[in-house]
Amino acid sequence: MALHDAKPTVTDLAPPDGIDEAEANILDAAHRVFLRQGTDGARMQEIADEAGVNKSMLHYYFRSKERLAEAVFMRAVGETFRRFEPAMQPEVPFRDFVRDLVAADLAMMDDHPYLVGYIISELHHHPERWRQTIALEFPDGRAAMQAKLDAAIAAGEIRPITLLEFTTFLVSLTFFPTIGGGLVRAYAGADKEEWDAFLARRETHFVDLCLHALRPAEA
Amino acid sequence: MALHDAKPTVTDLAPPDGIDEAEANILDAAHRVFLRQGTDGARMQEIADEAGVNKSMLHYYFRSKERLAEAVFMRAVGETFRRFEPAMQPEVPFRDFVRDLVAADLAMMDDHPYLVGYIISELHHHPERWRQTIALEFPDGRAAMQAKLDAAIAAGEIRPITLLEFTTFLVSLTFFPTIGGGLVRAYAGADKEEWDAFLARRETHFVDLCLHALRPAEA
DNA sequence: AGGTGGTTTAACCGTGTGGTTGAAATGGTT
DNA sequence: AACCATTTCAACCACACGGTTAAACCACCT
Repeated sequence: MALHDAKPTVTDLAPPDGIDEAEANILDAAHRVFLRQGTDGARMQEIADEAGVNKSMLHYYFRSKERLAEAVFMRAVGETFRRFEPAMQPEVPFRDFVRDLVAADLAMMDDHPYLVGYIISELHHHPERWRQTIALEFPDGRAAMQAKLDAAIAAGEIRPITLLEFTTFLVSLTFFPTIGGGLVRAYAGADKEEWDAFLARRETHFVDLCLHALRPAEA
Repeated sequence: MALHDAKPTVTDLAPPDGIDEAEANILDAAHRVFLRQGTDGARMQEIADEAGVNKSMLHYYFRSKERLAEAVFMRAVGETFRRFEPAMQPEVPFRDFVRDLVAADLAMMDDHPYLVGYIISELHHHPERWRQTIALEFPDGRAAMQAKLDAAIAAGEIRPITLLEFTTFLVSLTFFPTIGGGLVRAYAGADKEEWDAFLARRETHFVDLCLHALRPAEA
């Protein structure tokens, strides 16, 4: 098994044995190189080297650079979104929901600092991919998110806010500092010490800012 | 005049007459292509076509693709930062300061939707460029920003916050929705109508969120 | 007119690129 | 062993890429 088609999801759910470890190995290598160099900057030879195989293997398993790039993109998105699922459970209180969401984001960015930048950059050049991928990997995200929001608003925990506004707010505060951190850092002229202090505090700080911004007017 | 060196700032301040309009023309074309395709994705031939000149002209004026890319980057950063200056004037009250900053950001992104994405992407691969450029184009940004912040805190308008935290907060909320807007939009499953409404409201909404998040505890 | 120097061009070059090919291994099945 | 599909690989290809070159163009000056 393993000719360029079918393949239900990106990360094949537990292939029989060690089978297709070659394909997974290539995908891993491609993932690293594409994220590091960007899709255009990446070279097939470099991916092959990183995977420790002949360049022909890449074409054997993925047919073309474009398809390989697509596979990597889907996997990256999947990896990203899977981190949010736990926080989405209905029984989690809103405060914790926010805290978990932020924590998940920040943890992911510590693990894979290039991921979001890569996704956004890809998004820029292949807008159609995103809709497909998100529909496939995260079909009921909107409903879960909306439910949590409605509950919190009804309980008076936060003031009314659109799902779009809320999502944008949260995602901006957590995603941006990682991809644009260097930008802000230089802009504010922060030295290493100041920056490290900021990084260390950012989780509690973000949650605090978020809850402050959302708290009902009467408080 | 016009051999590959000197050239005090990026956008030469009013060259004598129509002189060096060729260089400016090339830079314009390069700007468009680089922002559209990304530095790696851009082709020298395409830039030449867009500028309506022979490919050799690019090398004649800018020597290499790398130098051309550098020139475009500096110009893009300069263009970005020049928008913030008016809001920085000391006499502007804090509320208006925030409003103006947000408004400037959003206006710029309407004019040049790819700009920030491009800058961040470049930043990713050439971290050193940014420090240089910012020191050159925006040397006293930190001081001005800090002064405004200190004044607002002293006046009790906002609760204490680090310059780094404040900058990150503001920049995240304004920059991110443009570069990651498509991401959030699909994530929240917003249709065109919902999205347009969000875009229309975002300026007042951002300012509101920002001031809410920063307002002193006693309120 | 003829020279001068900045500017513009077509033709060319070496190299690196994504992609192909055909054959050699590999391993399971009979 | 013989057979067959799958996997691996070295060698190769066409071409697009960034960059170079040498000649032509064109004001402008004397």
